[in-house]
Amino acid sequence: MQTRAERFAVFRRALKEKGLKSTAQRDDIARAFFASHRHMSIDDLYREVRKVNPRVGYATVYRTIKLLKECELADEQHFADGQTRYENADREEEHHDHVICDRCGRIVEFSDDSLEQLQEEIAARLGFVLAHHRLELYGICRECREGRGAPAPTDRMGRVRP
Amino acid sequence: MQTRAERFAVFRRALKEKGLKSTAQRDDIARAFFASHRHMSIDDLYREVRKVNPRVGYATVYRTIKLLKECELADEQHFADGQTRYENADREEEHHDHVICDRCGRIVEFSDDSLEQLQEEIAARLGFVLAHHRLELYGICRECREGRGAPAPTDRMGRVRP
DNA sequence: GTCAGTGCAAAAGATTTGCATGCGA
DNA sequence: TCGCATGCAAATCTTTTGCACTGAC
Repeated sequence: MQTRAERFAVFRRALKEKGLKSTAQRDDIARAFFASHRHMSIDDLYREVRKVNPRVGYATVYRTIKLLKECELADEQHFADGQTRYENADREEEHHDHVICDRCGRIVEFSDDSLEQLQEEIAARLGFVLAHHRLELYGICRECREGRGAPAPTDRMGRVRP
Repeated sequence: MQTRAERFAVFRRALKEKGLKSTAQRDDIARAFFASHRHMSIDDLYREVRKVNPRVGYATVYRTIKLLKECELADEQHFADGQTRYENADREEEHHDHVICDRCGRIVEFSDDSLEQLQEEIAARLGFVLAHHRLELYGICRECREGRGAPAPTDRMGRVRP
């Protein structure tokens, strides 16, 4: 498990290797991203960064998250609601998948070796060599079933925000 | 396996039940959708329908695909490239998942009972009652590995179109 | 000093919506 | 006839881009 500081160092090093510059904006955005809860939308990240540095533009957030993706420090996720979200990637950490509550939007991560293995087998049977995959399970979480689920936070479109 | 005619009948019936009208546009869009190869984008569908009925607007395609989703005749898919696509849903047909070739964009469908069962177990362990799920495997298909893969068709954005 | 990086605004792409008109029941 | 459905255009949202200016190296 990488620490925030380690990730930040990876980012700085990657910039240097690519001949790109370190700037206050990039640093602030990367730091906000590394410090974040998982599964942030661009808008979440923009708001977080603005708290620290109100001089950051929306475009720079997009440009920087693209850099973070290239450095494999951010993973882009397209969940069923169509919203694009990003999460901290960690090369040392095991791959994981998501279970998402249809009612409250809660996202729980899990990983399961026999599942991974089964997927490899299925792909091989179809003639594919697997590079990566995405699995999302959708259902109702225990809290919601028992009627004590917190009301789901929604964005201006009324969509659930995890 | 439902035939096109059966799906069309389901659609007609659903409209009637909801107190909605059958119109030439809705019929043409539904027919084009049912007749289609799988995984159409809105734009694909729009172009198909225009071949038959050039008097159909983009908005109506969006409005009608939304109806088809409500009738569970269309499934919305958000693949990793971010493009929204729709496929024919069939309640009588087994649920299936996708393997997607990273190189040529080919999409192969499969279904596997032990996989489904394993997912149920994992979800239950986490306190979820599963409603549905999405699994996409990404890798390189045999044809591409052996260097005889067809060049992938791409849209105006340069994205692979399955 | 140079040139990549930035903010802003504008553009571009995807989807939705308001409204006057059309047409199915 | 009465409303729902439609086409169009305009509005919204998301993401990208052009450009003049700023700041890292």
